[in-house]
Amino acid sequence: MSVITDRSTSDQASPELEAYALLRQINSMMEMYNRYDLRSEDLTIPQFMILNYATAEGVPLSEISMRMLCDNSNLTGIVDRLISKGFVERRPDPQDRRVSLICLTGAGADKLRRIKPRHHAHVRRRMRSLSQDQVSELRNLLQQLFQGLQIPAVDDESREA
Amino acid sequence: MSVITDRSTSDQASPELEAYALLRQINSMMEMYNRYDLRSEDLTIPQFMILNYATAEGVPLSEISMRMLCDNSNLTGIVDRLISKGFVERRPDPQDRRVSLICLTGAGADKLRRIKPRHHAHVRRRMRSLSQDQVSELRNLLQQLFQGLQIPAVDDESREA
DNA sequence: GTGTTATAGTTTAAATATAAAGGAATTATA
DNA sequence: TATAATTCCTTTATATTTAAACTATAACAC
Repeated sequence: MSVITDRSTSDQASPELEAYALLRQINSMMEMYNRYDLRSEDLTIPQFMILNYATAEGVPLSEISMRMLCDNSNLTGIVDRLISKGFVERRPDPQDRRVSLICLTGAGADKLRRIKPRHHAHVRRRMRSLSQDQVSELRNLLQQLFQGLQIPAVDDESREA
Repeated sequence: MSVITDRSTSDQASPELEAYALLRQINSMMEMYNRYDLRSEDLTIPQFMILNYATAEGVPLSEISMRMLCDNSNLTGIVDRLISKGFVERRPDPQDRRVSLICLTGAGADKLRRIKPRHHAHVRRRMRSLSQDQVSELRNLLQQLFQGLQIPAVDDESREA
């Protein structure tokens, strides 16, 4: 292998790296659009996500953080801001006094009812460059990739260290 | 359409939304792994990204921020930290005195040489749940989606407001 | 029961991201 | 050339993220 092709080998050019680079870029662009959409509603992306996971009956904070793939400590401040805006409440769980339940208020439910359908329509519209079949195919591939990521594949680690 | 299916319609369940949710989750997982990998090298993800874009001759900060799909103001502090670690330098552009060139130092190049191949190997390994053909297919779909996102599709906006 | 361990949530400090404003230098235009 | 508009970068304030330490509660072992 020549010196010239060597560079491109170590640098980029594998389908895996290209796919991953694209995935990151798409995620960035979608976040930019989402942020812009939510801005007029005075909500940030993580605030909107918590609203989506909260229910009137209340959901444990750690359940939300698990679904959002983040740490509990992230959510404390975000929930504080949502409380100050009147969209959620904190209630202690009578079953387990360590747990605090995040409860969607009436105002929060109203807000969500207004924003969510539009958000979903936006997401669908922004993927219109793919046909229905292509979207399904993409979903299937991402599903498979996601499942494969669940098990960190501890083997082969030594081969590369 | 019944009330019961109505909920799932407005809530989730379209291939587009499922695909986007998976894309976000995959991105999160990959970031977690990348962060963990870089931790032992005392680098954060954005620091590593800047190192990858910097060259010995120097690259304008705004060129890096454009490629990273972020604002210039993000990079000021990150570059400061990379400078204090000795991996890059700021040099004024003689052609345009507004521009500050981000230059990779010898130490930065060494660091990169050591980390980058391993990082790429990790990314490839983490996508092993897909076959070579599937990876290529995924890359093509993401490529098409990414290109479609470039043009924000201003039309049809009114139809959903 | 007592000690150990695990879990739920918060707090803190450091790093990053966003939005807005500002300073310096360049470019466009009259 | 004088002025306006633009570009490049930094600074500021606020929000978020990460990692680590900490409190309170629960579960478990003996």
